[in-house]
Parts: sequence; structure tokens; C-alpha cells
Amino acid sequence: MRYPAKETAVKHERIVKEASRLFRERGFENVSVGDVMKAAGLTHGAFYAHFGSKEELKAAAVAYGLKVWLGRVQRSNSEKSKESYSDRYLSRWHRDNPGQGCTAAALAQELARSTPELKAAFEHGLENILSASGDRKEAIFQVAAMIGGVVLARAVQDHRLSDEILKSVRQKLRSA
Amino acid sequence: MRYPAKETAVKHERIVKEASRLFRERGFENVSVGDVMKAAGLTHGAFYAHFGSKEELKAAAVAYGLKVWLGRVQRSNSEKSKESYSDRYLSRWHRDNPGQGCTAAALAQELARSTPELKAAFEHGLENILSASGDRKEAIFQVAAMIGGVVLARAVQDHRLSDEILKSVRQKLRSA
DNA sequence: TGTACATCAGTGAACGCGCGTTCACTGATGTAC
DNA sequence: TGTACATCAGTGAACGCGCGTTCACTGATGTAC
Repeated sequence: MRYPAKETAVKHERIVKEASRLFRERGFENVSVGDVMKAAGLTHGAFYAHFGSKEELKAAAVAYGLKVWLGRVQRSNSEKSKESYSDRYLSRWHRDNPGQGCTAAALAQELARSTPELKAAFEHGLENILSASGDRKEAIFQVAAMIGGVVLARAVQDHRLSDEILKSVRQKLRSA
Repeated sequence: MRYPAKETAVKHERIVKEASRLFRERGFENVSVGDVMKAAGLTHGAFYAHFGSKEELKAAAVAYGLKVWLGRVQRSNSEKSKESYSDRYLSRWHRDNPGQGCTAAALAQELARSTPELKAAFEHGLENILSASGDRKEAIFQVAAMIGGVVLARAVQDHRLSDEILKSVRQKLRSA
């Protein structure tokens, strides 16, 4: 049956949000279209009323994830918080909650191997974030160090080593 | 038929090397057991004479990749080359040849989502590399920045931006 | 050194499974009059 | 405002495909005597 246009738009957004979360948690390959639709409270068949393919959903999820990231960076720039952005980025909480965290720290390597369209979506979002910073070279360096730090911290098993990685990068970035 | 033990050992090593290369190029998920065996000049059925599962192969490939990495770091430490290790790591050549490059820069995010066994294999190799360096905190920071730089440079589409990322991280790391 | 036989790496067909995608169908919504 | 009907989001079964893994079989190797 046909559904109210307003509800449909809400569901569409819910699909993108859940996809973004699940992709960040498990990677593109380990999340099926069915998983995403179930998380959004629908059945898998309805997916193709919203997107032409899983590939399109990936692009939408990446764009959404980077939009959220940009918002956080901008808020952090305007606030005079005690905790710097890099300290929050290199936190245990971020390490342990990839689904709520940075898209680049979760998916950049898969993006590197994907289609031009997906890479373009990522690049566009990244460019926005770099543009929001003052010293561009410094911003690139900080982003690279932060991503590398979280990626490494997530890839090791030992909590002590993982914490040490986060702390080392945090301290070096602060003193830089 | 039965094959000479010496040849079998050679083939075993070839399987691991080809797996390591293919995994770095395309990721664990996008390389099938059949792909690896074909690259090693065998058929897929023979795989289970060498490994108990694809999971075991991943662990062997990661261990191999990190052993190679350690060798390069040690050689770089002993040499007084004009080009520093971080300059070579953050090169276009490394960005464009993931199959010959650093395992962490290619697979760390997939490793973060994998089994304790695989993460342990990675952690062990990483610990060896960190131990080979003098200032441990500095080494961690450098490795994080290098990995982040290459990962970012690979994930964007535009050559200019990609080159800018490599260059920025290179320069900042040299002046640090 | 020679003989007899168990071993086991390798082959290629086959299996079961999960995935992305398609499809016939439903029925309230939104639109045309 | 009321009526008639086309639209289309959603359902759930089905399809085709590639994957990891298994299996019966082969025959030279390596070992026991």
C-alpha cells in the first residue's frame, strides 16, 4: 500500500542513519541490505523503493557521516571547551564506539578500494572539514595523526597498548 | 599424488606471500581462497592441505606482512640514507602500491573488526616494530601519523589533494 | 640397495549458505475531475 | 466537497551468484622392512 510522504521521508533518513552506524561498526562488507532495513524497522524488499543499489546507500551513508563530523568540528571550533577536539577524538570512548564515531577512522581503507563515486563523496566531506580550519597544513597533519591513532588503537588486542597509543598521540599532538 | 616436501614448503610460502599481497591490495573480504591459490599457481581445493581455514591464512599473511615491515624499519635505522623512513612511507609510490606496502596502512580497519587471534598477530608484529625504535612515544606518534597520512591519501579521489596530504604529513613529521 | 605400501598435496566437482536484487502483489495515499 | 483511480512504499518469496569448505580420487614420494 501507499504510505504518507512525510513518513516515507522519515524512514528514508532512518535508513541512512542506521546504515551509517552499522557500516562504521562492521564495515560495508559485513552489513547486508537486510541488516540495515531491519535496523530501520522495515523488510529488505522495501530498500529498492529508497535506493537504486547498495552502492548508492554507501554513498549516502558516507555523506551523512561526514556531515555529522563537520558539525562536530565546527562546534568544537566555536566552543572554548577545556578538552580539545583531538583529545576527544583520541579518547577511549571514541575507540570503543566506532558506530557513533568518525567515518574516516572506521571506513577510510574500504573507501580507498571503492568506486570513484564513493571516494568523491568522502573527498567532498573531507574538503569541507579542512576548509573549516585555519592552518590547512596543520589541519591535514592533525587529522592524519588522529585517524592513525584511533585506527591503531582499535586494531590491537591489549588494552594497555591500546591506551598507550591513544595517550601518546594525544600528548604529542598537544605539544606540537 | 604426493609431492616432494621441499616443493610443498616453497608452495606454502608462495601462498602466504600472494595472500599478503592480494589482501593488502583488495582487503580480506574481496580476495577469495580461489584467488590466492590461482595467484600461487594452484587450484582452490589444495588450499586445505596447507591451512585449516581462510582465517588461518589471514593470520599467516598478517604475520608475514609485519615481518617484512620490521625488516624495512631495521634496515632504515641502520642505514644513513638521505631519505628518512617517514619520507619513503609517505611517498606516492607507497600510496599507489598497497600490495607492496605497509600491512597496517592497508588492513588495520579490517583487523580492528576481526577475531582476537588476528588482532593478536597484528599486535605482536606492531610491538616488535615499536621495540625496534628508541623513543617509544615518538615512534607511536610517527607510526600513527604515517598510517593516517597514507590512508587518507588513498581514500580521496583528487590527485592534487592526495599529494597535498602526503606532503603535509611528510613536512610536519620532519619538523617535529 | 630393492620392494611394498601408506601418505598426502593436488585436482575438480559438488554442497550449503548468505548475499544483492527482482518480482507479483497489497492497499492507503494523493491527485484529477 | 465528493468520487475514481493511478501511484508507489512496503511485504515476503524467489533467483542467481560467488564464496568457503568438503569430498572422492590420483599417483609420486617417503618410509618400513
